[in-house]
Amino acid sequence: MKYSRLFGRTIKDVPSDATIASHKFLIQAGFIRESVAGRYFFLPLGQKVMDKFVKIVEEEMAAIDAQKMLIPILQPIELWQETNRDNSGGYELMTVQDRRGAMFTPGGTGEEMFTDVVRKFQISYKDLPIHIYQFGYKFRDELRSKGGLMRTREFLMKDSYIFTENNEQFEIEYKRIVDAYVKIFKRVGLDVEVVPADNGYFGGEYCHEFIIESETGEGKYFVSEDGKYIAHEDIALFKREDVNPEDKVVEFEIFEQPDHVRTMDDNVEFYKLPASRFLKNVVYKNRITGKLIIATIRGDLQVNKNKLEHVLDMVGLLEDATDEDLASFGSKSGYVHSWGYKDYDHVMFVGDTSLRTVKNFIGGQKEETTDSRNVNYGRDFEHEITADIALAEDGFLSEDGSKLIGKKGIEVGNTFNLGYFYSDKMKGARFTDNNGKDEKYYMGSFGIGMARTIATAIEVHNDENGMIWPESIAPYTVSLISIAKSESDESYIKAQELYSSLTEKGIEVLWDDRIETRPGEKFADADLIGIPHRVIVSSRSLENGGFEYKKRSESDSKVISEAEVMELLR
RNA sequence: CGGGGAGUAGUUCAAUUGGCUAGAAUGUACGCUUUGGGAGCGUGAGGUUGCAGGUUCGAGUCCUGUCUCCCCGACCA
Repeated sequence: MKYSRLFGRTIKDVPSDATIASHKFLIQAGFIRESVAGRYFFLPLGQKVMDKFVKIVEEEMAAIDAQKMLIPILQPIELWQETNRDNSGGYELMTVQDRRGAMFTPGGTGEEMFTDVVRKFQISYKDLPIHIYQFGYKFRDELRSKGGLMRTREFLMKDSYIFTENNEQFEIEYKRIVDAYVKIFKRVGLDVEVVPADNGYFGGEYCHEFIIESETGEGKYFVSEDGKYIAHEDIALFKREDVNPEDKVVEFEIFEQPDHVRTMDDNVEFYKLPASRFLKNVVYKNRITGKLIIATIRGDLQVNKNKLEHVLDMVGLLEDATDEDLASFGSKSGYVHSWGYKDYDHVMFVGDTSLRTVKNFIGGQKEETTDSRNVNYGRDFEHEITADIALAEDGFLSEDGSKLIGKKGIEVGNTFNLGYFYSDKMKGARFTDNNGKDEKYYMGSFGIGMARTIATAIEVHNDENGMIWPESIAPYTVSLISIAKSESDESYIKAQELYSSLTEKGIEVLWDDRIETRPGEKFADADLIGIPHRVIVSSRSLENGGFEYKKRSESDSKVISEAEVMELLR
């Protein structure tokens, strides 16, 4: 490709809202351009990268016997009603209606569609496992897109679905796919961590997120110091140690408390005791049923809403309670009790297991000027549900006692063990087993965010001058720069010859053939675009015996012959 | 959806208490000069100041409404 003919040039000024490296450089170098918020054009250079990444994914998918296909973009809403996902927390689901009144969703994900296509066939156990996938545009009605390609409202995803006989067969397939994913990311220069995570409204048994550690990441996860435990923040387990095992359990009492003691900080300050000695209540509301949930937890811990939702089987349904909600059972912010409210059917309690680690809590029944102390869980109050509903934090201990280290990362892919979630709900999602009986599929779904992965590769591989593409997904292999005054200059002709012979060999070259552009600008552009190999042809290089060669990632250059160039890039 | 900020040339930004023909840089077109790290000079094109009302002799500037975008949070394969 001659740079002079390329659509999508580099620009000097980049929109000031581009804060992260990948966003800034991809725009500046002419790989992408924003259409409206969260929707991007892929320009020719960006598309080249995408094409190469797609090819890598295809290769690795083929290697594990996955078959590529394509589903319609608009999915009938009836399918989503079948699995009850049309309103189960699928906040980002968009809908469109055609002239006949039929409702569709531009697919945010494809479980229903893929299950639907499979049930259109007579499937025998001999046909299993089935692994089918697509590269499909995903539409998510994100309230807020951000970070360039990191979080967009529509994006290309590789999504896979497997249909297996049973859990045993599933596990074998699952492992093959996890291994393939690790390989895929490795091939684009990314070391991925496979992190157990929350399966949200996808349902099913367990899932993993594929995370690249990065400061720009949105996802938080924990790794134990001994390296034996790793988990996403949403589900991370930790050890709750006894806070005051030496203390004697004493009698419950209600006592006067100055009314300036309101918050947890006030408590710590006033009583000169650690936050862990106090009771904390956090109130949530089920946004469908209106049920209010009071989560009771040790004062030093935070409630993990994801865990709570799973405990209550209200995935995606909880939101913060409002002042009106608190008033509905005669309470107010800062004065929610840890027990009682028996007259209110719409109120329920859930306790964290940490409640058992403290003797003689303070709190739990705060009125304007009184509170209670020496409160003991199990003696003075006890909830119907006691479960792990707490958020892990940096420095907490894993269950086997190793310190947890919090890390930030970018989620580039995920794998879900869906179990029978979809085959239970979708009528006819059955195969015939070896006894001739109908059986449900044991399913899984697997995704890779294509554009996000590309952006992540840049987050990991860049310097102050621009991007540094891994060779596997670089838009071109070689950046050829000719420094010439006219097309009849020797340097221009030599560049032309080299361009032809490299191209003939199938090596992709981006030749900066511009005559009127000064060398400095060409170098700056080449750095920005980040093609891994650079060859310069100029009168100076020719005097020195050939072509000046340099890697994008290195600062030293050397002059080599055409034969050596061909050898290096072969 | 809550809090904050911003909409002026392709882009980045100016425009004083409401006051002259809305400016500059950069980019772009043309000409000259120049050719190893975003050079220099000159000439030109490029604007319904997001949109709709209102106040005023006069509105980019003040008021009302509305739309869009950005940041923080909430939400979130």
